[in-house]
Order: sequence, then structure tokens, then C-alpha cells
Amino acid sequence: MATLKEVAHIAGVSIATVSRVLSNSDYPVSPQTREAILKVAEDVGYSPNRAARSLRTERSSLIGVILDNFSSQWAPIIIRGIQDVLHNSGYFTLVVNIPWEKYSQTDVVQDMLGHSVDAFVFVETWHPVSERREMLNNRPYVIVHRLFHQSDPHSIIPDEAHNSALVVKHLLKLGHKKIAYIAGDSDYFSSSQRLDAYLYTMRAAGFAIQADWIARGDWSIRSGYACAQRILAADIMPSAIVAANDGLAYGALLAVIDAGLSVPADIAIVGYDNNDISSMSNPTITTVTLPLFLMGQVAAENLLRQLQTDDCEFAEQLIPGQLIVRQSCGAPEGKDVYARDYLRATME
Amino acid sequence: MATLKEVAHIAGVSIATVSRVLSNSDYPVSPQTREAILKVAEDVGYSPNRAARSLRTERSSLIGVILDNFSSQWAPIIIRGIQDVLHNSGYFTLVVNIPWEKYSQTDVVQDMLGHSVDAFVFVETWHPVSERREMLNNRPYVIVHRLFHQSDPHSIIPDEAHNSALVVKHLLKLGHKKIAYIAGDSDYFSSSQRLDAYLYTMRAAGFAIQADWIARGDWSIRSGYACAQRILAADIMPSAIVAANDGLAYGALLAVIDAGLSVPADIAIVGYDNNDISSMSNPTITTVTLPLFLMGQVAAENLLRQLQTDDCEFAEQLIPGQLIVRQSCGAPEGKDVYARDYLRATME
DNA sequence: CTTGACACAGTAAACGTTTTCCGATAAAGT
DNA sequence: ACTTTATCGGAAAACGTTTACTGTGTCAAG
Repeated sequence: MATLKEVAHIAGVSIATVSRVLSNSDYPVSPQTREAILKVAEDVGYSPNRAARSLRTERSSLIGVILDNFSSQWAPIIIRGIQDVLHNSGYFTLVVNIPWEKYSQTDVVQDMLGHSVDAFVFVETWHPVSERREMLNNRPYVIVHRLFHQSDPHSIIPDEAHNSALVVKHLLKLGHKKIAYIAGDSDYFSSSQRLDAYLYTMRAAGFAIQADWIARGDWSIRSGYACAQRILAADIMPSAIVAANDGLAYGALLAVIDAGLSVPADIAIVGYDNNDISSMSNPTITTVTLPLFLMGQVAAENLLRQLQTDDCEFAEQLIPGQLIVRQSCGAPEGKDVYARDYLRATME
Repeated sequence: MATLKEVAHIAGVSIATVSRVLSNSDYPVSPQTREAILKVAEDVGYSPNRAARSLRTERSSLIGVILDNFSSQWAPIIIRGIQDVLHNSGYFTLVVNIPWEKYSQTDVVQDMLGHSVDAFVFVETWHPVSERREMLNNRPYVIVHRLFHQSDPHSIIPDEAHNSALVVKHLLKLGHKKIAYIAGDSDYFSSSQRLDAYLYTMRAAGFAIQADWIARGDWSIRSGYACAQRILAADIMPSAIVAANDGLAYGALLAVIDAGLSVPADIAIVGYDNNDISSMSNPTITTVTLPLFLMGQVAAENLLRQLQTDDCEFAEQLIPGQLIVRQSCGAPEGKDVYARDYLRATME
């Protein structure tokens, strides 16, 4: 591997000059010398030794990315968004999945600091804010798709209020007035956000909500089934059910069908997350898709801003999702196909 | 951040000695000094500067992991397997998803070499062997879950022959003699492997195969549907269909049902890959699961062996999968539940 | 003609390790 | 008692950068 020294020797200049040209510093260098050096560097295939550079500058062009669950339906897409931006800016990511029964987040952060990462990204994972700042050695950080309640201004999260309003307004527009709701596990941030927005939008539209129209599940198909059964036994039968994710929605779908009713004729159903289940069920389920790739990009851009300026002004950033209209709500269908070519899509 | 120098100063020894103790070299150091140094290092929270170490030793404790498709159903699990082993041995991974319409593999490899990665892992991706060795600067490498035909002794791949035999023998044991087959896209390595093993096992068992029992699809649900229709129109109607993946199997399932037949009573169906689709369909589909986590682990262990010894003796390594018996083949069912709690499982 | 100011290039120190070489002490063999 | 050998510790060089400092030469303003 060629070094500065060799390039300098061939070009007949000092290594300082070569360094200044090749690390695009703004130190003045005459056009001829610059030209000559660039040519030599190209010829010998010079590539800077990151270790040496890192040792000297105390920056590594490495960014630590920490997650709990690599195999979540969201994480890989978010990471692609992050890398899309960071790689273009010359950064590499140290992606680590922490099975938190095995390693502590703190240990991993320590190890990463040993590699002198410039910043951190937490994906769908969480650590008490009070400790975080010092734990990270005051490096910039960002949390993307924070799942839990603990608030943090460095978060990039879906705009659940907007999304919920999207869903409820869509149903209202289709003429539904009696809309029930199946909430998710209350430990999760998005769960209460989605529920709150449902309540707010309904009230803002001037519609009453029956107490027995609201059930709370734990995200699973099974609990969606159980919740829907409770809702179907309500004093006033609703004409639509909004579920806080596609698993619950699919469970509700099964329950409604098992009760001898039809979807969407008798009861409309809407889910969340655009999980594969929602495009493969029969009927397919109208749902809200989260802009995961975009969230990753935004997170990375935020991080870059923190790295470039020392401006650490920060506010939670909300990214709106999109409604995907399918069969389960009775509206004219969007462009989505019945059984999406799942494997085809993932293999291309 | 504490340095060797500080530790040395406090412990009252030279940095050379501290280095020898802290980088567990086998250079003789008296127990007392060792003890003292370790204590001081612990107290000040010493953590070695990887950049400096890397500059000196020309190793980085970094391993480059390159993939095409982060969001494939296999990749995240494989990566977790890889990291499980590598992280325990003090390595970090530089995971990069290459959208190959955007960047060239060669560029990414170059960038990684700039960070002086010690070795490479290619996940489900491919590059001509002839160029590879020099492109990688003679660093060790390993390919895990190679999808294409181009053979390479450094590959860790599923033992498709074993898996196919598993499936066919299972059906033969259930009394099926007329077994049809839907193959996948012939560009893919596993496709031909699975087909070959089907043919071999059938012949070895002494059963004839009708030409119109074999159809070729492209992995998609749609093509599974079409292939099954062709097979159902065969001169001699088969009693079972083996499909090269779960998408094809699901398509076949739909076709059989649409033809007014029942699964498994009239036709048994078996798929591959234990995709979510196979556990959510009705009936659920018997399938073969690939040991992805294990494959990642094996790959990482191979890499470590290459790094430690300079022994580059290498042979393709085949990892056998497992049969998951579900409803679609008519056998007494395994422990798998009907609609697996998909989201629950991914969120925990 | 002086005096800055500026553009450009080079010298050398520093970053934190590892490791070679060398010296000192002690134990063991003659 | 003298060599040999093993054990332990230190001094110092090196890895490839970046950058503060210094030193030229040129040019414009006074």
C-alpha cells in the first residue's frame, strides 16, 4: 500500500504538501503542485491509512450503530437508510446487534469507543438518558424509531398522531361513525400515541366513543382475536375496527369472520405497519406504512449535522407515514395487488 | 482516555512492560508487576487506542461484511450468527449493504481495505473468483449462503441434497409415490441442487418420474400457482407436490384449492425455507428450515481459523437443515402452532 | 525603499501503540 | 569462582498521518 512518503518522493515535494492536497485541506497549494500530486496519487493507487489518520486526528470515520433486534421487520430497512447517507459521506458503520440478555449496552459502547467511533445511532433500543451522555463520552448520538416512552430530544420517530388521524379520517370519509379501537401493548410508545390520536380525531369530528369499543392487546394475532370478540359483544356494534398493528388487525379479521360477519361489508378493518400479513390475508388489510428508509436517512443527516457543526440544538423529529388502501375497509382499492409477490420482492 | 503512558507512570514501570501485560503477549513479566499493572489499568479504566495499535500491528480487529440485500429473509439472521462468534473474539464487523446498481463491490472493498479490515465475509453475494483474491489484497474471506452457481471452496452453504432427500423420504414414508416438483429460478444454485436431489432420491427409491410432474417457476407465489395448474393437468395426477420454496408452495396451495381439491387429503404440499407464509397459510405448510444462525457461526469460525493459522486449506462446507412438519402433508403435526404469533416473536 | 501581507512549501513534532535490542539481575551449570 | 542461561525490565524506533511553526519569495501599499 502506497504511503504519503512515497507519493511525496515521486512527486518531488514534501509529505506535508501531499497531505494537504490529499486530505483536501483548505491550506493554499499552487495549482501545478496540486495537479502533479493528484496524478501521482492516482497512478500509485494511494489510499490513506485510516489508522494513522485516526490516531492523529482522533476521528475514525466510524459510526456505531446499536440495536436490540436485527431481525425485526423494521431494523434492516432503517439501517439501509442510515448507511445510504453515511456511506456517501465517507463514514462506515459498526453495526452491532445486542442480545441484551448476553451483553450490556454499556460494554458494547465501551468497545466502540475503543475504536473511537465518531458518533452513535441507536435503533429501536433504549438507555436511560441521564446516564447516556457520559456513557457515550459526549459523542453525538441519535435514536431512530424509539419504541419506549422515555423521551429524548435526539429521537427520530414516526408521526403517530398524523398516521392515526389519517386512518380515522379515511374511515369517517367512508361514512363510518362507530369506530372501535384495539390498542397495543401500553409499554410501547407508539401504542399510546396511536390511541391518543384516535381519541382526539374522533372527538374533534364530534363522534361519541363507547367505552366498550376500546380494547387493549399485546400486538399478537391471538390477542387481536380476543379483543375483537370483546368488541363484537359491545352494546352498540361498531361498523369499523382500527387495530394498532397488522397482527392485531389480522386477529380481528379472523374473529369477525368466525362470528359469521363479513369484512368489509359488515365491519371494516384497518391495521398498522404494512406487515406482510396485511398483504397476504384474505381480504387484504388496509394499513399504514412507516417511512423506515426515510427515517434512517433523516437520522443520519441529523448525525452529520451534529458532527459538522457543534450545534446540538435538537428536537424530536416526527416523520409521517402513508395510508395503503386495501380490501378490508371497503374503499376503492389502491394499486396494491392481492397476494403481493413476497419472495420475488425480497430476492430482487 | 487513559493511555499506556499514564498507566506506566502510575504503576512506576515502563510503557513497554505495560504494553506487554495489557496486550497479553507471552513475554515474561513477573507476577507482582503484572498484578500491579492490571490493577492500575482497571482503576483508571484503561482501554487501548485501536488506531495506534492498528497502525503499529497492521491489524484492525475489523471484519468487512458485504451483502446485496439487507432485507432478505435470511441475511439478518446470518449476520447475527457471524457477530455472535466474531464479537466474542474481540472483532467488530463493518456491515455494508451494497445496492449494486449504485456502488461497485470493488469500491467498497477498497474503502474497507483503507480501514485495514482483517478479513471479509460475503453474505448471499458473489464476485468472480479469479479476481477476488487480489481484489481482497489476499485477505482471508468466506462466502456464506452463496446463491449462485459460481463455485468457491470458501463457501458455507445449506446441504440442499440432504434437505431435499429429507422431504422426499418423508413423503415416501407417508405412502406417496407420485410426487411432482416445482423448481425455482435456475439461476440460483439452491434451485438446481434441490431439483437434483429430488430426482436422485426418487430414482434411488425406485419410483418413476413423469416428465409433466416437473415445472419450473421463478420463486414467486404467482408462478407457483401457474406451475401447479400445469401439474394438475398431467396425464397421471400426482398425490404430492414439492415446491422449491414456500412462495411457490403457497401458490400451489391456492391452485389446488381453486381446482376444487383439498390439501392434504387429495394433494400433499411441501415447501422450503420456513418463510412466514408457510406458518400463516391455511392449511399451514410443511417446510424445511435453513440453519441460518448456525451458518453464520460456522462462517465466522472458519474465518477465525484462517486468521489464526495461515492454513488456507478449504472445502465447501454443507450445513443440513431440518424438516418442519405442518398440516399440508397430512402427517401428524409437529409442535408448530397454526398461526404463529408473528409480531410477538419479532418484537421480543 | 521599506513594510507588511500573502501565497506557498518544507521541517519536525506528535498521536499511542508494539517490538527489537540491550542491559541487569539471578539462578544454574561447570 | 567463572561462565552460561534464563528471566525480567527499559530505551527507543517505527507505523503513516496531520499540523504548528518557520522560512522563503512576491507583490502591493505606504
